[in-house]
Amino acid sequence: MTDTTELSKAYEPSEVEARWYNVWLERDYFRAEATSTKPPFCIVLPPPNVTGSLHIGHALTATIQDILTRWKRMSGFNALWLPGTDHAGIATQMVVEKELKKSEGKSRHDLGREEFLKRVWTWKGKYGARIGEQHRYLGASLDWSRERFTMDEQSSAAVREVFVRLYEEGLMYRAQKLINWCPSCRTALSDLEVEHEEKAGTLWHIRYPVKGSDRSLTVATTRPETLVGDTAVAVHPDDPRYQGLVGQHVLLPLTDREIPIIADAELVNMEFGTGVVKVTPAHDFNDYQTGLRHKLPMLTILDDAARMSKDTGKYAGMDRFAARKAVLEDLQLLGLLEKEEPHKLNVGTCQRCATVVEPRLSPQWFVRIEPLAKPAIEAVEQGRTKFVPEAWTNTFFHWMRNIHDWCVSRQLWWGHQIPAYYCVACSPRQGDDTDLPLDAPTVKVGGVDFARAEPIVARSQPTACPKCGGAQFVQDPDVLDTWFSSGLWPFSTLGWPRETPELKTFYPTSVMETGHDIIFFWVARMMMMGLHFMKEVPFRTVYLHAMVRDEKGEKMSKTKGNVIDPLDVILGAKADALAPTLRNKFPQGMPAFGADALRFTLASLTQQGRDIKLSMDRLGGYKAFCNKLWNASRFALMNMGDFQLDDRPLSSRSLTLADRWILSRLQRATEEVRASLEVFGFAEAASTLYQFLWAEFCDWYIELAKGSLYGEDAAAKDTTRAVLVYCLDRILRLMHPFMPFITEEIWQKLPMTRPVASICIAAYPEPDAALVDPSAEAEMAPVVAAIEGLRTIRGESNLSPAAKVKAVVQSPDARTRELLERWRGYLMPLAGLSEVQVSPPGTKPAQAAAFVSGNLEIYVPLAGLVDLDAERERIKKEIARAEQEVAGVLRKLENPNFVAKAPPDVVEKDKARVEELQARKAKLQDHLQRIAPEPTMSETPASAMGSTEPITDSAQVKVSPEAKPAAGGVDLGQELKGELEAASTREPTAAAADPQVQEALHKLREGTKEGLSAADHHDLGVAYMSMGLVDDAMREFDRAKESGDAREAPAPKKAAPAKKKVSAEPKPAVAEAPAVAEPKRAAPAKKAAKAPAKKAAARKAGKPPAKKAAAKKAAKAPAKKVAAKKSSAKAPAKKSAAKKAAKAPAKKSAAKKAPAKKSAAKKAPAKKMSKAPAKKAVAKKVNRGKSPARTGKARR
RNA sequence: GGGCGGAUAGCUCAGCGGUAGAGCGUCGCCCUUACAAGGCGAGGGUCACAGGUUCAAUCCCUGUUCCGCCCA
Repeated sequence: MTDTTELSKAYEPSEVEARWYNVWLERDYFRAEATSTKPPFCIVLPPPNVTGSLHIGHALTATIQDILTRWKRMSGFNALWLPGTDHAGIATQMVVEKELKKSEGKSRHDLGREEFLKRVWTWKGKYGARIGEQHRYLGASLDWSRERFTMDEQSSAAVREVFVRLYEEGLMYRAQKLINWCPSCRTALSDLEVEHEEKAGTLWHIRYPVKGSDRSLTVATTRPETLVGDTAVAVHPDDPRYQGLVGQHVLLPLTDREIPIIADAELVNMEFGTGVVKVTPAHDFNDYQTGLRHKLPMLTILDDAARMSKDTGKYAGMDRFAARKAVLEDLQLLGLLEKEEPHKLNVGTCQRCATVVEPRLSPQWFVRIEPLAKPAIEAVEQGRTKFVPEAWTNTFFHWMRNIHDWCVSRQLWWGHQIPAYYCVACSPRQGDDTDLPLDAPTVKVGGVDFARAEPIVARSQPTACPKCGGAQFVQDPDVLDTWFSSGLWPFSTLGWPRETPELKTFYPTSVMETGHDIIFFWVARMMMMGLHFMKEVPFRTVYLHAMVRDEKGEKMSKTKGNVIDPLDVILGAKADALAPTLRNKFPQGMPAFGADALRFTLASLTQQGRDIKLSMDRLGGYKAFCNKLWNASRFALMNMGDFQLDDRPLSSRSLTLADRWILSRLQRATEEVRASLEVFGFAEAASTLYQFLWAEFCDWYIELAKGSLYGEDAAAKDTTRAVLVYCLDRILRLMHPFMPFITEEIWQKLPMTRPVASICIAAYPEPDAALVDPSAEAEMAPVVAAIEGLRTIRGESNLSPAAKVKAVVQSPDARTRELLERWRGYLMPLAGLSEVQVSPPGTKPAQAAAFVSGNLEIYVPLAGLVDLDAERERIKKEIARAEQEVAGVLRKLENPNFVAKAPPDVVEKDKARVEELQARKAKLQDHLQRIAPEPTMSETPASAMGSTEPITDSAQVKVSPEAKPAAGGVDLGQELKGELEAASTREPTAAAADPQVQEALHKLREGTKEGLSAADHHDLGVAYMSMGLVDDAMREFDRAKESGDAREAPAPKKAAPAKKKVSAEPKPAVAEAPAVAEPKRAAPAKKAAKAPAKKAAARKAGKPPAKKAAAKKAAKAPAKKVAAKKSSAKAPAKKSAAKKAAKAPAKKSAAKKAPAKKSAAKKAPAKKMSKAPAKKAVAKKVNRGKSPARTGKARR
């Protein structure tokens, strides 16, 4: 296809995304085969509420599942992602009822069951397609030919079959038990559908007179209105207060009943309240159990709407809360209300409508759960199903091991009606004396008393009553819990109970992917049902994703106004259509980010074990990423000419270094992405892709490719084109599962032959070992390092990119020089050079900016271009950083334990690091001196900062190294002093001048202190002290003494302030810093000298110097910039400030300041590059990190 | 009351024994003919607190404090 039509300049997601989905559908790419030679891969979509609309959580679900499905499909699997929707019993019924009320002012009872259900089906027909459409916007590659609904005929058949079989097996039973009841929804709820929350309530103390005695028992209760339903009061059998009362009776206030006093150790907590508990078995779960234990009568005093029943006398018909008030008033009048006190209590509320749930005694259907739970537990124990993240395994176990029988009947109309039938002829009838209200849904049907009638459970309505032969039946009016049918989803959707090829091919499914909030509701139940009916787990892996919250971590909800609608994100939205918090963020309306950006964002934020805070900023960043991909492709296509990629292997072309390098990097990226996907590492995979495309492919390869593309060499041009197309093809395929639309759009335009018509079914890239090219990656390193060095110089000198400069690059390494020479064609355009001279170290340009790293020295003559003062400042900073780091590393090396116990390679690395840093520092100092301003000052300005002589020509130095720094600058280097080498080369100070000290330091640098004499230790102590390293110094003095050197420890050199001063004036050094009596006081941090710090230091250091921690801390604070900044910024009196100042651990600050980049540099360039996670900036950093040459680069 | 997460740069998040990272935001220089949704450079961190283990702790252990969730 030479149809390389130009791409528009900016990526327009809406335009591109609108086009592809239908094409894919038409070509049936998402259709899975019932049987196939390919390995199966199957995910069933957690069915969303059929009349709902997708929220951002669904978008996450869809994104993850689509990534998995597309990836597997591209990897040669027979991939089935099966869509469906859920009838969502209560939710849907409520929505339709509400609508009915609104539009016609009618209740469902006005319509009757049949008519109402018709309305619900109409509603479903009207809105049921919405979910599907929304999934299409997201690009979800669902097999729509297999779409299912939990109430379609097949699913209903499965539900009936399961119900009947469970009944036949004795696992389904009907019983009158205390269940959770929502008085508003007027239905039973399962334990899971009740949400518990702590509320402020009241504990009332009520006196119950003891019969035949003056005595009374005071019960403490939070629910006085249920008093009229009490059938006992209970005390603890061991409670001395109530000995002898058990077996007697109390007179139940407000009634004429007498109820027994019972002893129950389980119910009663002696410590709580008065130790006397009223027992209302029909209205409290604990009391219910107590009632069973003691065979107490169970009086129901509330109806299905939680109104007081007919038997409650004057309270009859009152709402439970009104009744509470009335009862309390009456008790008050009788003088039986002793007191009330505030009390926190847990209240159960209806998950759906938030009404306070009422325990209610009623006939319901239950699933005997234990026999089902056991195999599910075992399956997970045996690893037949695995949870990802693994942490959910225990949650699963805990719940499964404490599970109760599942109440599955609901007093609703919308749902699977229970396949139980009652003979009209012989079933007991509802009497007139029922206490149930007339409009109770369970009562009205046929007049049969379902509470007492005997059910006939059957797959279809029976023809004759086995008892009386009657032929008229009514079906149980109740419907099943919605989760009952969802529990069958993994096999009911595949055709069960029929034995279908689908079932054979795809069961067990591969992955169950869903939010962790429904692990019990759904996952656990699918496990139980699947194992029971299919004899095998329903899925091999359960991947549970986190909840999506808003940017602030708040749950999204309409009332909070922070809901983010995925379609708004994809398509954009006018401001007035947005939720309030979003409107604030996008006053002009939300731009269309596109599905690809949304998907990539969600994938990138998906982290195990943490909620997702959806950041609009990151969303914007990933939209930019789409644009980047678009424009990189656009660039390539614009430069293709008539080129068409053929089948020749790339290696048959003469590849340039850049070609070999990017091809190698691509293989590694490919490998990493694949590895991440294998372990559900979506964020990691996304990061690798982001990184590779932006930081490596765009920032380096495309830039390097311009040389040949814009050149005259036709063959070279075509080679570059081939590599560009090859890379893009693979990048696009790697990315396709994440960003299906944009990848398809671009892929179609690549000038190459496509083995298949769509990227959807193209092969997922595999790494090509032949293209992995470590030597190319190594060769690129110095080139990259040099370019970056030059860019640093340019950037810090504020040189316009237009200004071409001349550069001198020196390296002692012949190979490096050769590479730079050979690839100067890369160097010059990318670094903006007019000329470059590569040579071994030698004469340096005079007025130049410098960049120094491990084996590279780069100079850019700046005279006339910029103010050299700035360059000097910069170099000083670099030196200071090097010094800081060296101090830190040396401290480590100086510890014999470290040297002895740490792995040799670690020690070696540190030693090498010290050498390198010192060499670097020397070069920088050398350079600094070279660009010194005309010697207007009497002191040598050149060495101002670092205070050390340039190593290279230290012999000739005649000036005091303690010379003052550039005007006004804080002499960091000097302050630091935590640098032994500096001490050793410094102009004689009290300590450092001593040859013995020199010797000791020398040994130190060698990484060992073995053989140090007592005097050595002492000298070392002096040296440390002169540098402000008090704790180190004190330790050395201690050692000296231990070894017999009787000399007293000298006072520490005056701390910080002195230093600062030193730096401000050309003072001949450090030596005579006034002694301070207590070493610990001398917190070296310059700020520490200030009042607050002092205080802190004193506090900390108040202990003997031997105290390791204190001493160490104080000593460490090598007057870091940080310390200074921090403490000065804070109120002096502030404790924290003091603390900080006192601490300012050299370690930390050193680490911080030091070569952040270095670490990167150290690593193999390849590695670094491949790793760096996120974005474009990434690119920048990454590059940096990778270049080995960069190793020595100053930390910035 | 029990359990599980989390606490790292201004914000959203990686990392998790050996020199602290990204994106966005910030600052500086650039409209360099793929991309200003961009390029180059820079600044920014007591890795919640306190102990402990270790040669070495952001990382492992213990405790504390906050935040979130689940279960009872």
